[in-house]
Amino acid sequence: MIDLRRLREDPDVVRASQRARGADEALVDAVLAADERRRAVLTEFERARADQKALGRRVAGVSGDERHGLLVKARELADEVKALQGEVDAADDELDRLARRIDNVVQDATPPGGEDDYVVLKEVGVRRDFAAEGFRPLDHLALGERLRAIDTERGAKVSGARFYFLTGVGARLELALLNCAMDKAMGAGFTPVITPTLVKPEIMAGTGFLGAHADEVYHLATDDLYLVGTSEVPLAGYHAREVLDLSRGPLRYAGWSPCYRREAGSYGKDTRGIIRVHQFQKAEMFVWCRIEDASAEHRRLLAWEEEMLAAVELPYRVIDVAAGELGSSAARKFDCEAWLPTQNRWLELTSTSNCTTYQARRLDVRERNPHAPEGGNRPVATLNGTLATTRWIVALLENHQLPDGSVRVPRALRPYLAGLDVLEAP
RNA sequence: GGAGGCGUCGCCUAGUCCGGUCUAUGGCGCCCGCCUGCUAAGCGGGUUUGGGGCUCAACUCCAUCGCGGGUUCAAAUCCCGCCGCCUCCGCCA
Repeated sequence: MIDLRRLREDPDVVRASQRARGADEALVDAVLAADERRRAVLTEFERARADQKALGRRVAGVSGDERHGLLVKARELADEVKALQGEVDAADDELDRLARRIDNVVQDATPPGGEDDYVVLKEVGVRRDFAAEGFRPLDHLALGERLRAIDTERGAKVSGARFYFLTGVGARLELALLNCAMDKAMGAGFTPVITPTLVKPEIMAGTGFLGAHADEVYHLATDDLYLVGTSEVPLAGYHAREVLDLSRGPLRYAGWSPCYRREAGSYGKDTRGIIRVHQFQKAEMFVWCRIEDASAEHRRLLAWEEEMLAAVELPYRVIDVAAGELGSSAARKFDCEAWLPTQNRWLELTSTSNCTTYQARRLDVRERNPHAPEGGNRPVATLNGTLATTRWIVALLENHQLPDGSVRVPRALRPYLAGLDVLEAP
């Protein structure tokens, strides 16, 4: 849902944003026209309704012939009101339908363009030179199978392609990673949350996941519930239709949940191993804050992600994602990508988005406007960022492998593995 | 799964049977003011939310009694559907 007031005041900014995203610019004018029409119809309706109420009060006070005459008039007025009501409803629906199609307005600094137009902000850590070390690195699945940690064959047998079992040290490693992430978040003041993973349509729509990427989402038709692709969804819905108190700073939550993705349209991509799967686990940061704090908070989320990557000793880079690749909710997005030695490429491990007021507006989450003490509420901003996921196991195994196929455990994870410092085949 | 009860403007509450000065009562809390060495008490006023008009103030208009339909000139009130909460019974973790 676009900010209509902002759109009325400054349609050019929205047009520019649509252009940067490669989205439909004409939609802006369609929304403005629908807005104007709704306003006109609403004024008409309100006038007729006021007349009707006044007449109703007169009817109540009289009897006999006078009452009879008034009733005839009242009946006519009622028909008019009913007709206008219908027009108002239609105009509302039209405006809503159009306004929801406009994506969030991108921040000025966002690079324009598509998938390849990202800007690399920095690169951190040292990529290992396996040639110099004198051995050929195995990929994560080969390592995982050797360690009896990852079983994609049985995953396919039980559930199909892109499913897997994590067993033994694989299961332990995932738990260690997520527990470590949750502890880090709690240390930073986040409230840990375990969320529902089935949500109502209105919540899914409110977070913007039923737009362009609707076919990425699992839907349970019998119950009309959606399986979430990230705990961002239930966490965003958590405060739906509430007025928040942000006077003592942002509300910060760390969600832990399974995530479900259909991966439609990615046939043949990342088919080996557990890089791209239908189900995985994720620890996710989610923040509610004031509009003017959102950009600074976005940088903080990025910093916490980087801390986590540093803790597990992975070489990574940070990219500023281009406008055309932003989700419909995001005004700005930074991804952290870890180095994947066997594929000689970068792999996305975290993603943090500043959604400004886009989600809050759709979910009706507000705060008392601190700049208008006389009253009035205003929408808040939402942000999210990844702390750890199952996919991190891919980067951990590959980057920390030893010549004999065992894997060194980064120091920060050892307390979560009962002190284990090397993962070895059983 | 079965039976019953409940849902009113922050919280509590009157109103619903029997439709119309309900343009929603009262209390608590909160805000402003008065009074007062200070505090408390007392007194007066304000206090749902969203949207519109206006000289952006006062004021005023529309919607809003869990949500959505219906009946009616008129719905918090009558009818239907849904949602949520509570109690009891049954079944099962």
